[in-house]
Amino acid sequence: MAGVSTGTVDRILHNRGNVSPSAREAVEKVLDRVKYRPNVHISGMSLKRKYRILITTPQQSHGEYWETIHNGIKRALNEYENIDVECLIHTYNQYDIYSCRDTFKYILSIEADACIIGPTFKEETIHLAQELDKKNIPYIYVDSMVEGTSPLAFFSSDPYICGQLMCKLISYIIPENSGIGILQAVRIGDESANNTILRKKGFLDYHKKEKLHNKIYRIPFSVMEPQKNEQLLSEFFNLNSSIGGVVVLNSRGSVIANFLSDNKIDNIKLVCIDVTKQNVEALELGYIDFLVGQEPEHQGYLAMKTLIEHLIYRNPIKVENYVPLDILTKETIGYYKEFKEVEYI
Amino acid sequence: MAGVSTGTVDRILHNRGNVSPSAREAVEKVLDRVKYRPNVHISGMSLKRKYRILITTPQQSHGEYWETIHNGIKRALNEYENIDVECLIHTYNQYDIYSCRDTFKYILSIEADACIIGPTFKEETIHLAQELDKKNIPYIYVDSMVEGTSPLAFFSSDPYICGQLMCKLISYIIPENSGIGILQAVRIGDESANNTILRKKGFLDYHKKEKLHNKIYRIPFSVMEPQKNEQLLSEFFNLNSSIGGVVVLNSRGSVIANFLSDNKIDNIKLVCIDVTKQNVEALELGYIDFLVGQEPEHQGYLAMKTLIEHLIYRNPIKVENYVPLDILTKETIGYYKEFKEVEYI
DNA sequence: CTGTTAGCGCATTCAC
DNA sequence: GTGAATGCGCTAACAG
Repeated sequence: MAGVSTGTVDRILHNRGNVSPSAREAVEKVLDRVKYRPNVHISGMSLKRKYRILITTPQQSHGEYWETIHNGIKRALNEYENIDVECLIHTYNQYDIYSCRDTFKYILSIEADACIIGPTFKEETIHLAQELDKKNIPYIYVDSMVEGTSPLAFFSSDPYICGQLMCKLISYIIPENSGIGILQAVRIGDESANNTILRKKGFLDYHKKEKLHNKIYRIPFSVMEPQKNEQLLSEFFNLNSSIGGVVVLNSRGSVIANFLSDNKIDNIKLVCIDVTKQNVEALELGYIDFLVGQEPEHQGYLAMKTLIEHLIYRNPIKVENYVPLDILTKETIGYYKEFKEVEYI
Repeated sequence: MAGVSTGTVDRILHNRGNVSPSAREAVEKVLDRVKYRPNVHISGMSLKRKYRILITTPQQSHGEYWETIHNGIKRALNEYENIDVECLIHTYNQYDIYSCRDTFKYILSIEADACIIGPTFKEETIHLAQELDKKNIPYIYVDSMVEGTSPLAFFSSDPYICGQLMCKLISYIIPENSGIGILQAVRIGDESANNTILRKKGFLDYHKKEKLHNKIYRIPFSVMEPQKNEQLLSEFFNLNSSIGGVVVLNSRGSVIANFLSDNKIDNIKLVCIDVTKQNVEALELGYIDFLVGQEPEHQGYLAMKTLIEHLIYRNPIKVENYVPLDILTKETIGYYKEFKEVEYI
């Protein structure tokens, strides 16, 4: 249409240079006249280039948060089956800072076109990011943003709003004057779990802004020594009988749910986060009243999809990407689950 | 790999016959050994066949429910840009049964490969379905199922569960002994609005099952003569001062929200359905407390996607497809909206 | 700086 | 019944 050959058009489309201004102009005019949009799938078919993408996140265990993120990544890979991308997955133990350091060190020894990071330990992640910057390897975060680094993009829900929401939900369902217990386990030697901190801030700010009367109690809890929790929780609930509801700011809500059910406590409402297998069970059985979801599948899917399209077409990327927060109840969880399973396989 | 030519393989893949049993066997063996999966996009590229799909729904107005369904349909079409499908869209006035009859009659005069139906009037839809059956044109419903017909599939949320959910939500946020107003406008001469009826049933069943104490009032409302509503609502709320919350079972929740705000009534909670532009505004301003969403975009997308894949590969379809019910609040609606817009364009 | 050509996975056409 | 040839939109390698 512009009177030039396919080769020239291709050079223009991919900014490969060696094109005369006149040819370029003619082609570009036609291009936007016909609103040309390249077809990723067919383009991928004839693409010789291979991409190598590093993925590093906490270890995935069955039915848990990180597994779901990886499922989303796989779905995107599946959708772009024509593009030749090699994925190197290296996970670390999110409760062991040494494991994280080792994994990140190894990551840095590999040549790659891009990296998807699921952050946990803040300092380690910043260091990883800086080294990747030096090597000119772009990176994308899933689950949370790490301040002080410059990712291509991040995909997460908004933890501050999440905290506000959880406060709103618990305050809706408990008596006006009862106390609220909040559980926010922090890892040892872990400056991060940043999301949890921001959720707590959102929670407290909402509580203040709305002038709620509920007294707030911090629930003692140990991630490192789970066998102590039964004891800790018993003491806590015995001591504070005015507690009407509990908000769990990390994904371990089912631990509290199980404690309540084991001890036949049924006058305490529960608002939790993350659609893990165990939380879903507790929700279905009525021990959890509201479960907030962060769409981890979607996060993983979008991260990989965005990355692939960026690598191929170098199109600009929006840096901040907040996925919606889902509010789930006993009634709606069934369709939510079924749906994700059907669609995402 | 099976020692035959591409032509033969193609005949086997598409069941075109003219294949010797020996060749078929050899090929099929290889096929499942390598787990062969056809690539829809590339297949579409070389496909000469054109598909014609009829779409008939209530008229779409800006920011409303049906527009969103159509957006989802467009997104699927967009994703399958390689497949040559011609869409004929014929909408009808959902408040005018004659308009519906005319449109359906016209639909039946067209030859097509399939039809997507957004039902409103029950008898008319049943008649349409029967005629399509005679012509061997498969059809899919979006928004709701029409009993007594045999669609290829339907995509909707579960209206009964939706009603239960709305009852749960309103009862959470109002005082235990206050009354609940429910609004369920029924069209004149309209046996359907089936979803609304089922929602009401869900609502009442939940109310009974949970032994809730709130007295239930039916709010008078007219779809046909909206100018009367101001008056009707005034009388209603003056007469029934114990009302603590209102549930709107159709998408017109913003009408009540506007009434409450205009009349400076701020002690009545509101639970509504459908993420329309006006409902979103009312939610953001705090007049609506919970908004339930039916993922209409997703319904439309899945309907078209499923249909395309079925037409091309004749793969079996699941008939019942319930999309999740979304619970939205002032806090979460922002990301929900933004997200849908970003992703679906 | 430019045009030609082969080939990606697939469906179709036609001659054997 | 079968295989060879052509073309879909696109990229890459190469010859000018």
